[in-house]
Amino acid sequence: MRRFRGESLHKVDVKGRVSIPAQFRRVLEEGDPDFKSGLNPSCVLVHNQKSKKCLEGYSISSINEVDDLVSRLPRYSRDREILERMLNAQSSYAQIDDNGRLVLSLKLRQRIEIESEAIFIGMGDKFQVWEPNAYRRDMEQIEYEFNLYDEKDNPFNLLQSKHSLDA
Amino acid sequence: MRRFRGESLHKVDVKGRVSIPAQFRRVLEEGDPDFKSGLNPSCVLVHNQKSKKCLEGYSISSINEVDDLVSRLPRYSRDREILERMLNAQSSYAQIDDNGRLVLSLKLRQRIEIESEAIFIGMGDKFQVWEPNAYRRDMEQIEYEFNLYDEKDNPFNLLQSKHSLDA
DNA sequence: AATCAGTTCCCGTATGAAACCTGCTTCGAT
DNA sequence: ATCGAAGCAGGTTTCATACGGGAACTGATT
Repeated sequence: MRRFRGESLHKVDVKGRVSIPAQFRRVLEEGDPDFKSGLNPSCVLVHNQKSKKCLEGYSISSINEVDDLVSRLPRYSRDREILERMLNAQSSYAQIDDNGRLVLSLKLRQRIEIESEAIFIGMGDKFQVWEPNAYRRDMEQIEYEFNLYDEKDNPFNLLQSKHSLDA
Repeated sequence: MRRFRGESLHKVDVKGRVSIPAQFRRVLEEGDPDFKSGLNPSCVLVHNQKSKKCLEGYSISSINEVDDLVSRLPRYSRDREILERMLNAQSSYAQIDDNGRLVLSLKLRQRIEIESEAIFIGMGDKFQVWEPNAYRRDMEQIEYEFNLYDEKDNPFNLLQSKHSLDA
């Protein structure tokens, strides 16, 4: 399965329409079971927490994986209620139009404080949408945090295959 | 199967009529085995506990799943009696009219203290109906609770595929 | 039979979103 | 450097939906 990769800057017009990076479309098409050549794929936009100033976009197959995990929790449990609120209530389907664009509603634009530009960030099985300056700041924060780790205790060290863990 | 997603605010008129979000109708149609194009799907409204100031709406297939789970409990057991009371007694069928609206009876409106507006909340396989301010308060509570979790003990950590749990 | 409350059906209308169309820019191949 | 295709962006039109008003129907009561 193809993955979302790279960063890409696009204009947002007065109606909130914005082009999805062309490479991302290919990933969305692959991940939409209902997609047929000639039609347009859809995706799901999640705007989790107010504190997080970005949207997260999922392909259909990718959000289904998440939903299936939630469905395994007991119905009516508090954990499940919280997750449904975070993932289902705070989200929406988005149809991609014939020109490869999606519409960010006014509400969504205000949420992430976007005016006339948006930057798309590939994150593997999902992508993020940021206001460009907010993204730059977030990336600086990430780099700062990363540099605080020492050699021994570093996220990269979590990248051990199961094989090498057993050894 | 499509899922209920997003939040949507609608007017409630003096007769108690309120539009169901257009996207929710598609989910109800998919979930109603008796639905045929041109007709209107129905749904089930549950008003569980007095303390919970919202209604929960299910598609037919979705409420069937819940009923099946209840049916697995021993007949005449106390647990089953309680659940039947919660889920069956405190609920009603609701027909959607030609304009995609349903009627909230006066009793239901009083129960959730709705006056002239209602907000619909997608919760995956069901949806909720709240008085808008009550919902805002509930959502603040959810976010507050969510922020109390630390990094290690967080509902999102329950979303691990079986594979990685085994490792 | 007459009244009344509650409900369903059938409209008209306004708003906002989706579809359509059309240029401009970028990029890759020749 | 030139050409063609694809990506991007913008404006206009069309249509679906939300929402309210009013007429017709129900059936319960006196």
